Amino acid sequence: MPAATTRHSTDLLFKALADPTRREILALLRQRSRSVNDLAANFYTSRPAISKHLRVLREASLVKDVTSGTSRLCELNAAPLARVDAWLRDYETFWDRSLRRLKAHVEGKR
Amino acid sequence: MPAATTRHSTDLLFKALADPTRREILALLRQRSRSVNDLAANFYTSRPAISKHLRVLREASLVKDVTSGTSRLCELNAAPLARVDAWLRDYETFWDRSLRRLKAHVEGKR
DNA sequence: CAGTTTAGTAACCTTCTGGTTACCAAAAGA
DNA sequence: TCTTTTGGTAACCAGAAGGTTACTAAACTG
Repeated sequence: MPAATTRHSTDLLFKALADPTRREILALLRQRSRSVNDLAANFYTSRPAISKHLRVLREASLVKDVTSGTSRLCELNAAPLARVDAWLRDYETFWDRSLRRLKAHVEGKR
Repeated sequence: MPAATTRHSTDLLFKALADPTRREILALLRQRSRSVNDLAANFYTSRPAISKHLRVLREASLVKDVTSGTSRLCELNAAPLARVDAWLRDYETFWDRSLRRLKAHVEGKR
């Protein structure tokens, strides 16, 4: 897998997560797979707008469509989030350090 | 801390992370604190563009300015990333499951 | 085989984003 | 104090993003 591809898909991933509506869609799909109408019913925006959000999420491979027997459903695919987790790991020591410093500050200790 | 505020700052956070240039800035600041010119020298874009990115990062509290003795420097503040980590935790079980399924698939086991 | 439901797409509009150049303010140094 | 360095902001522009309505294509259902 070339670096450029990885870079690109990482961009798609972070872009997809940038919108609150899309994060909300993911949260809804965490509970259970849902039809597009089902998803749209949870928002004030129109169904085509949700369709567009779903396209972005599919491009980031965060959502996939499954034809479960009779109806087509949107299903959460959380696997790409492991890449966000990996990205975060490079910063973990820093925020740990920050928190420790904050804790020390709050407790009035040096 | 009201939920609305949290929601808002989470939006700022994910928005800030959505741009690859900004993520690159964070990576540079992980090595050491840097002046704005120092940061800008690492990109093909102009310094004002970097200034704008820095504003977004400051609004998300990911970067803070410190006047270290003689010069002002941009410093990484990774603490907000803990919120991304917390957000991810709600999905962890899902991608673990996905990976386990993928692993099983690759190994050709049921 | 109609008719209804479901969902994607086209066309369009407005706002946001990221970039530029030009300008300005403040701090550092001579 | 004058000059240079540093970096923020204003004004502007092109393209992307997110929303809408209208249309279209499948696929169930009666």
